[in-house]
Amino acid sequence: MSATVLIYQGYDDFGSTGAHVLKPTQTETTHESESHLTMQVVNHIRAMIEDGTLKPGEKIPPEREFAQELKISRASLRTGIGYMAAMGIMKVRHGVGTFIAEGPPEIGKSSLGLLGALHGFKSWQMFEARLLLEGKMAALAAERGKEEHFTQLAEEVAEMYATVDDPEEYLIHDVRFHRTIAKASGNPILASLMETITSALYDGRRKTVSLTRSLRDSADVHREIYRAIRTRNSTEAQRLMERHIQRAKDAQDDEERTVLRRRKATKAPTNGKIAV
Amino acid sequence: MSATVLIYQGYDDFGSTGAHVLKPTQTETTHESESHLTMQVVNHIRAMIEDGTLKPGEKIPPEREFAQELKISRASLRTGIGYMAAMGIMKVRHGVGTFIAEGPPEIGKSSLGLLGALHGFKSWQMFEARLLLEGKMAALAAERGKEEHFTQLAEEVAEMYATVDDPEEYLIHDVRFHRTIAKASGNPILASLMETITSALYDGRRKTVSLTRSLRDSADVHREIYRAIRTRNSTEAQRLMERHIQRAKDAQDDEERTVLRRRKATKAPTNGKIAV
DNA sequence: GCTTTTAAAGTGGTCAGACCACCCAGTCTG
DNA sequence: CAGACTGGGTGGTCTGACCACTTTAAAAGC
Repeated sequence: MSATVLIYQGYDDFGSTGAHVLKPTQTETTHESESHLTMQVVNHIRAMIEDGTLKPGEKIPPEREFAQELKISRASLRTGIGYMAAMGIMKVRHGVGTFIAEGPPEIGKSSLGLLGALHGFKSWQMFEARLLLEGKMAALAAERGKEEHFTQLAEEVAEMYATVDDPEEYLIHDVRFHRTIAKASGNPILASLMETITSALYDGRRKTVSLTRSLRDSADVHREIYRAIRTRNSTEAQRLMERHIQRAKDAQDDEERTVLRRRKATKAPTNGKIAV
Repeated sequence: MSATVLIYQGYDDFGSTGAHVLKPTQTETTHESESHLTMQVVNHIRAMIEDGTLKPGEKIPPEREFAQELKISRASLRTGIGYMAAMGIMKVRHGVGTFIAEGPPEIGKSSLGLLGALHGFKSWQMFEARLLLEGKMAALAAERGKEEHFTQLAEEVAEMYATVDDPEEYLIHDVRFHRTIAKASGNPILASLMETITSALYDGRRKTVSLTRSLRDSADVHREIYRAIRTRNSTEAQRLMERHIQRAKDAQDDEERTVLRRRKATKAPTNGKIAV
């Protein structure tokens, strides 16, 4: 918060007399609940990642082997793995293996959705957060973006124009466009936060895809954003991005109102699905 | 992203012949890996939260009972609980019980720390994110803050002045001050994101507490921020907050440089601890 | 009677080993 | 050669026992 330093009474040294062997109770982290063995697993894997033994996308040993190697039961190992999987650090694929996650890091996966249920997150709050994050990232991308990023952005814009008649396909490039900006911003943390929010936003079956009609307009907007970034006009990039998201929000609000109205009128629950 | 609507081919209907009741496999979420039963537990608890059966801070039934109730093994139940604990939704206390988390929601606990190890997050990136988030929240607090928030902010500032000689105690009020602003911003999502970042920042044993000398200055800064918010001067609040965090960053950078220099000079590893 | 000690009950943590479910690849069949 | 089949590897779940931590209440000591 302010100036500096001080320990945080870690779990590090115990007495520091020097010769106190490698007691069983070492490898701690943030601790906070979560039992001993779970953390042992987490830290072990963390260490393997940090020293390069394990890289994103790679597979960890089979549970039975790994458990034996760590001298713990398979059950405990699984607890630890589950912990990391919950945080999105690892991906478990039944019948295949367990892997270190790769791709855009997402903080806590559905975490936000659950937390939302607890603390009553509103849709507008998510948009407010997105507006802030993506706006800033657009500006940063304009300042720090590299040629390669510009190239990819241009490509995605082109693809968007090419798929204005295929909403499903269009969406893919839309998402990629935003992710590329995130990458170009040079701050993976902001990118992670964005990823977390957007995934929560589209959580639960309903995905925002676009009335076919407006896809061309949408592509135009993205093109403008691209140009601002390309010409390193950060304030303009931010302004356009913020406007873009604001409109997306308005569009969703409209949609929701429409659905509500229709539902109220026909009394057909629509089963939670909305035809495209 | 753009305009609207479309299903997200949920796991919902199987055949959609129409009369397919409320099959057991409804309540889905983001899915993505994580086995069937785990999600069953998660969704069950989620449902209990949403319909008010369970509120923050409350205790869930003992594992043995709860497992029987859900008709699954205790092991599976524990997997689900572990999952939610990893996301910070639940707190497990050995020998006591399992509870729904309360207090400032934090997205993925040490999640960021782990992700950082994977994607190489840098300290400056965290500060950049904080700068953005806290700056915006300060502005929002100025616009939306309520009398009660102002009162508490004033209180914390007073406490800060009162504890300029006790860094440990001071820090508590410092943190509370920032949390109060987050609350006053009226956007719990931004607050969560901030909580996540700051906790990752202070993660690993090292906690930023302040050279005793500068605590008074720090308190002054907080007082100014408080005044800006109190007078609903949002741009000023944001400016001050950003400057405040920028300085905190500079201070930490200095500190790190000092430590490095000292370490190189004396070759004393300092054990990872830094005296206050 | 009051404090201290001890015991027991309640709850999560770990373990072991068996068996189920899924994915994939290599093999057999037509 | 395409398709069905089968086996091995891997994660998913179950059972039931036992360990460790907390809290509370009874028992012992003063």
